[in-house]
Amino acid sequence: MSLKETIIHESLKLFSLKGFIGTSIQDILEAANTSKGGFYNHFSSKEALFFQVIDEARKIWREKNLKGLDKIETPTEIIKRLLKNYKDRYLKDAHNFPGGCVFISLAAELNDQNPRLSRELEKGFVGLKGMLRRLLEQGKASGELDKAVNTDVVTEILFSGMLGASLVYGVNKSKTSLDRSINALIQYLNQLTVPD
Amino acid sequence: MSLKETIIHESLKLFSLKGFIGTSIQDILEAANTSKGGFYNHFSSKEALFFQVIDEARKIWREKNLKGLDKIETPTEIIKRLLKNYKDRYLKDAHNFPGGCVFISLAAELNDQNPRLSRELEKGFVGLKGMLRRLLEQGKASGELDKAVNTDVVTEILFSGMLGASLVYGVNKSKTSLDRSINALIQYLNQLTVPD
DNA sequence: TAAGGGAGACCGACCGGTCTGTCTCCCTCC
DNA sequence: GGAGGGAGACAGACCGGTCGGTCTCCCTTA
Repeated sequence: MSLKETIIHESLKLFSLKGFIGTSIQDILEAANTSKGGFYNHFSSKEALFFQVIDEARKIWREKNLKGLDKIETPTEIIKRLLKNYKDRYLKDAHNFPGGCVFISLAAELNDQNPRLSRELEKGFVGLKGMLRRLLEQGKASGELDKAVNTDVVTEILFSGMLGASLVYGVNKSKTSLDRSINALIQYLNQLTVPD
Repeated sequence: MSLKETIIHESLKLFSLKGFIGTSIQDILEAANTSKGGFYNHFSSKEALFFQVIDEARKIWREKNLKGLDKIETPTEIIKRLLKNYKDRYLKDAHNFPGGCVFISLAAELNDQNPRLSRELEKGFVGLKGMLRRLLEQGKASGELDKAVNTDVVTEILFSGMLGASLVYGVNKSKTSLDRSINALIQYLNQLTVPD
C-alpha cells in the first residue's frame, strides 16, 4: 500500500474515532508512520484530505451495504437485505470504522461548524434516503406493499431508524441492542407488505 | 442572571453548536462577555464547566419533555405525549439548543474520545431508555398493549428512533422531516395497542 | 478600608501549514 | 556500461496563531 493510501486509511479510522477537528495532523503522521513532508507531498491541506477520505469511506459503504442487492428481485426484499448488510457487514466493521459510522460521527461534529464539509457529508444521506424512497415506491407500484402505505413516512422512519441505531451502537457498543433496532425495522417493514 | 449562570447558558448553546472540544474558552468568554479571570473564578477547569452544563441541560430536558406527563393516566398515552413534547417542545427549542440536542452532539463527539465525559452523557440515555421500557411494561401489564409485544424490541425502536430523528433534524433542519419521523413512531405505537 | 470579583498579561503545549534539505531512483549521454 | 543530473518522496526544523490554564493587579462595592 502506498503512503497516500496508508494516510487515507489511517485517517478514516482516526476520523471515525476522534472526528475531523479532533484528529490532529500529528495523530495521522504517527498512525501512518510518516512526517509532515510525507503528508503534504500528497495532500494540499487537511481539508483536501477530508474529501479523499470521504470518497474512500463511500466506496467502503457501497461495498459493504450494496453487496448482493443486485441479485434480489423484489424492492422490499432489497431493503431488508440492505438493513441486514448495514447491521452485520457495515456497522460491525470495526476495522475501517473503529469508532462507528464515520459519516454520522462527522455529520454530528461538523454540523453548524463547517458548512462546506458538512454539505459534502449530506450528499450521502440524501442519496440513501432517495434510494429508500425509490425502492418503497417501486414496492408500492408492484403491489408488494400495501396501497395505503405513505412512502414518505416509511422512508423517514427507516432512515432515522438506521441513523439512530448507528448512533446508539456508537455509544453503548451493544450488538444485541443494534440487532434489536434493525430487526425491529425489518419487522416494521414486514407489516406493510401485502400477504400473498 | 449571575455571571456563572450566563457562562453556563452560553456554554450550553455553544456546546450544542460546536461541541465540547470545538468550543474554546475564548468562544465562551466572548459569548458571556467576560474574561479568563471571570471564568476561572467560577469554574476550576473546562471539564468542571462541562458537568455543570450537562446538569443544566438535564434540567431543561426534563422541563421540556416531562411537562404534563403526570396528568396522563395510561402508559402508552404518556409515551405518545413524551414523543410529542420531544418533537415540539424540546427539539424545536432553538433558544437553548441552536445546534440540536446537546446530548446527542456531545455523545457523538466524545465517544471513544473522552471516556469520563462520555460516561456522564450515557447516564441520560440509559435513563430515557429505562423510562420507555418501564412504561411499555406497565402498558402490557394493564392490558393496554398487546400481550405479544416484545417490550425490549419496542424500547429499542423508540429509543433509536428518537435519537435518529434528532440527528437527522440536526443535519437537515427540516421540521417536516422531524414531524414525519416522530409521528411514524407514534403510529407504530398505536399499532401495538389493543383496540377497545 | 477590606474583600473579592473580574480584567487581561502571560505561560507552555500544541495546532495546521511552510520550507529547506536529503535521499533514492531513473533517465540521459558518452 | 558507467557517470551525471534532475525529479520526486520524505524527514523534520520552524512559523504564527490558538489552546487551556495561571497569576497579578485593579476596581467596585459594602
